[in-house]
Amino acid sequence: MDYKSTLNLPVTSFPMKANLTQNEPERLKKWKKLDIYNKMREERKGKRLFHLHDGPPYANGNIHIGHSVNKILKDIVVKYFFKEGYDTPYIPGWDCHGLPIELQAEKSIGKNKKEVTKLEIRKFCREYAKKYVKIQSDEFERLGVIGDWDNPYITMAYDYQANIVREFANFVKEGAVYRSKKPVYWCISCNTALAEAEVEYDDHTSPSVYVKFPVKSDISNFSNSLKGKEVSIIIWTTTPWTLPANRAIAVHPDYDYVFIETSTKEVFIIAKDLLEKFTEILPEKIKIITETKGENLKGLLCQHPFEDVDSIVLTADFVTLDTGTGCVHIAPGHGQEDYELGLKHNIEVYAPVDQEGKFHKSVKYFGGMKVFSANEEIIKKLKELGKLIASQSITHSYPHCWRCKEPVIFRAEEQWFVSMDKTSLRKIALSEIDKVKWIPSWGRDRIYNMIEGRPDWCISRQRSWGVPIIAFHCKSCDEYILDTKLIEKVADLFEKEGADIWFEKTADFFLGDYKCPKCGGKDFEKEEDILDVWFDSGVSFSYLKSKYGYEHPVDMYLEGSDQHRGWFHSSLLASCLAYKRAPYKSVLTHGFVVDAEGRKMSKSLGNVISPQDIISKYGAEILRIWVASEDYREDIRISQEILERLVDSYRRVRNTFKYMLGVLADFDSNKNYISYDELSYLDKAVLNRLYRLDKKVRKAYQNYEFHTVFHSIHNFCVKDLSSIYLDILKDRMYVLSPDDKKRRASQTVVFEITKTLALLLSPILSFTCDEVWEHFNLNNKKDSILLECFCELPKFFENDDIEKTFNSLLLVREDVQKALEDARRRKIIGHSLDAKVILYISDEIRDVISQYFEELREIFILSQIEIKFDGKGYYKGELSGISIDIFNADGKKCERCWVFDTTVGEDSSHPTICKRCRDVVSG
RNA sequence: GGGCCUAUAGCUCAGAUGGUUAGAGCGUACGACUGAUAAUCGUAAGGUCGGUAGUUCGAUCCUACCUAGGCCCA
Repeated sequence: MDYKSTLNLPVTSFPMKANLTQNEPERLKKWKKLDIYNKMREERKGKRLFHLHDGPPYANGNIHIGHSVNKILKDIVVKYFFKEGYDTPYIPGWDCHGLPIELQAEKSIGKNKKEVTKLEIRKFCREYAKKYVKIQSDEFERLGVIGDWDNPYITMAYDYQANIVREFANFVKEGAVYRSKKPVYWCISCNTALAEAEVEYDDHTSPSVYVKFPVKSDISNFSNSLKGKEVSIIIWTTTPWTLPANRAIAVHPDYDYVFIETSTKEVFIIAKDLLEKFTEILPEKIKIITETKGENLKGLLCQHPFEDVDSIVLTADFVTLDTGTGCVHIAPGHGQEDYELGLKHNIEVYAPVDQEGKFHKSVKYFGGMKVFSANEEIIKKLKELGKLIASQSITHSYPHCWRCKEPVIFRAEEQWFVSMDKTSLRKIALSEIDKVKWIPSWGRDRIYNMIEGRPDWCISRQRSWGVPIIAFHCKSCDEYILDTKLIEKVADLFEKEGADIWFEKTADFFLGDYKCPKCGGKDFEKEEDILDVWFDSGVSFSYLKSKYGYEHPVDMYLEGSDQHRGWFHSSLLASCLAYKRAPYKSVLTHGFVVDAEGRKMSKSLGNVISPQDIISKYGAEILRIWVASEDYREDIRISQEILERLVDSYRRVRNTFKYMLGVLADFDSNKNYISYDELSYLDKAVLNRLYRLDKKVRKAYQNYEFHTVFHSIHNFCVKDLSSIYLDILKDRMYVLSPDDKKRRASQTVVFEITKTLALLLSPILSFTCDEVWEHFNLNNKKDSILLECFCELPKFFENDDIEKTFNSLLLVREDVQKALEDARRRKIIGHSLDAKVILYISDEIRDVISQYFEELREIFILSQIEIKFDGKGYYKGELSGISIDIFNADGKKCERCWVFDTTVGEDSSHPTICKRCRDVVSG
């Protein structure tokens, strides 16, 4: 007789092989057909809201691995909150304006930039951004991210542009916007401002000059021998043309500075550590008079070498000792550090250079000259005036324009700023920071320090692809008009026509018969600068509020840790300025993706791994597991090995599901569910474990510790299920008659486990859990697992006594397994069912064992077991009070259940099976 | 150079107000099974907890410095 056919072996159509790369697109189609996002919203209509505000990625290029981390984390958070019963709208967004796209436009249009109108560029940019919004949208959806992909927010949408302008009006209303000079990179041959990204470094030969700045202040207190002598601070520079704009000299407060006397009785002040180098260029012998710390030089006034102004000595930490004299020439109009130092000390930002690089007429000696050719003239003049110590030539790395390859200059231009302090913006922002929950908590310190130390926000850019700053310039009195009513009027226009209209029409179109409030003039020109793109995305909260009904503040922003300087920062400022509060209640940050060695990904290192490759090789599910298994708060590593390990983990989880679904093939929870009281100790022990797992996992989700979620569940699958419970269960599952209560009891437990695990994992393994759900026999099932809630397990599943005894029992089991392995080595047995075990135990373990006594043979997966309280076995367990003897099992092996039993052969009509099987088979 | 952060087995993660042999899973090796089978089970080997110095009776956990790396500035 074929006894195998009389067994209840697991049956399921759930395939072992996932075939993710092919099946994922099918499942995405299913979700799309279900209109899953809107279904989810309907499902939770009227429930508590959880607003995760998507930070807009830049609509340029395909998505990379960092995007995947970000969007998958958001998706997990959103799906988790949904599972906890929240209504979870998720509106994806894109950032569309800005330099990178504009540069693409210039590159593609190809013509000389001067011949292309702003409107042409803007048209190209719009098309370009639109194209990548679509591409990225598809790529994000492919990751299994559920959101309102049909209604995203796009910063170049007309109504979004209008929103930007309205928020700008709010800034103006608050009185925070002002105009001031600030140095920017400037190409004097292209006649344009350059962004940092447009500057490339290349070798350039510059003059290198040492210049005297005679000290005017009384410094006799440093040394008596200084009396009556001409004392000069010596500066070194490679840009003599910036000397007319010199307004200060910087020294390092902690460095030592020496006063040296030359043979001509002149005294020079320079940094002590650079003295040796300096004396090499001096022909004459020198002697040191005295020395002092830079700190003590602070405040000294010097005479400008040829202008009729003073130059004040300041201290600055950026002064170094690698070249020069340790005394740095400061021209706030022509250098970044110079500018910032000047701001701190209220020094004029003077940049007497026009757009073509010519000195203003007003500049003494050099008016009208081009700056680079003026270098030579300036050196000549210095020499003539006796202010030059030495002049050499130096080849160094210098910024060049990437378009025309000419050297660029740093030049102060009028810019628009948002003040950090005039309206207490800094103060409000800092106090709001402490009301926000920063995850991880150090995010608070990071952004706090940034806000605390940052200069005013420069919001203007001399560019085409963006939203214009709505201001007008009165030609007759040079006044700049910022009028909130006018700005709001323009916003209304933008809402209908888009911001292009600003560039299509002249000022009078917007102004009508507006008169300059200062001089009554009627001749205006439009401001041509556009807003910093951080302004665009920074005001997204207000757009989401008005268009999608988002709360303000929203529940969460979730981005990479670079956004403390970026979006978190600009959003905080925008919200605090206009609404006096932070735009978010919590901010979660993740780290950056790095390779196996912890190095960042870069083309030059050749260690880039793309999400597209992972998806086509393994499937998006593996990418999702990867995101969930790593601790994203730090750098997130990825490598081929990591991916392969994850594929292994995935298989294990999948197989566990497959097996459980197979076990449940003939289980109907309506008819066959066994009540808790009727379960065996083993069954209860596993439900207790399940309950604890559920609690732990839910807690981990709550703390956004997804790696704990995944690791815990994986561990549960491997240990509690595969190697313990499911292995033990085989005997009763296969052998007993289908309706045997003991069998149904265990199926009940497997049913609870399958349901719980599928739901718990579904925010992460959405594809696979949905597939499990389809194969799972449950009443009132929703169309997709994504529409379900977490299930609440009954409290009585948790049982501390059982937890304790079961843990002890497992320790005994380990000892038995070690003994069996020892017997296996000695060729006494192969399978554990070949064995009969005599277990010698002490009294302390007696109580533990007694609870499980009925099931002990099965729990240890043996044919026979005997417990003895006296004597000692051959094998000594690690647990104290345990020893074990292993023998060949008594009787013969039952052909049906494979357990050795003395009853095999008793019945001549079934001579090869045991009594237990005989009873089942003959009904 | 500054702000913030990280460094525990080949991989991913645990861990302890500082206190006896630092844990798990994966992977690896060896073995078992062939009724979870491109599966499953068992056993075992892997770590001077990045380095140095200090505080302490005692440090992987605290402090300082160093090294390597990440993000943001300069």
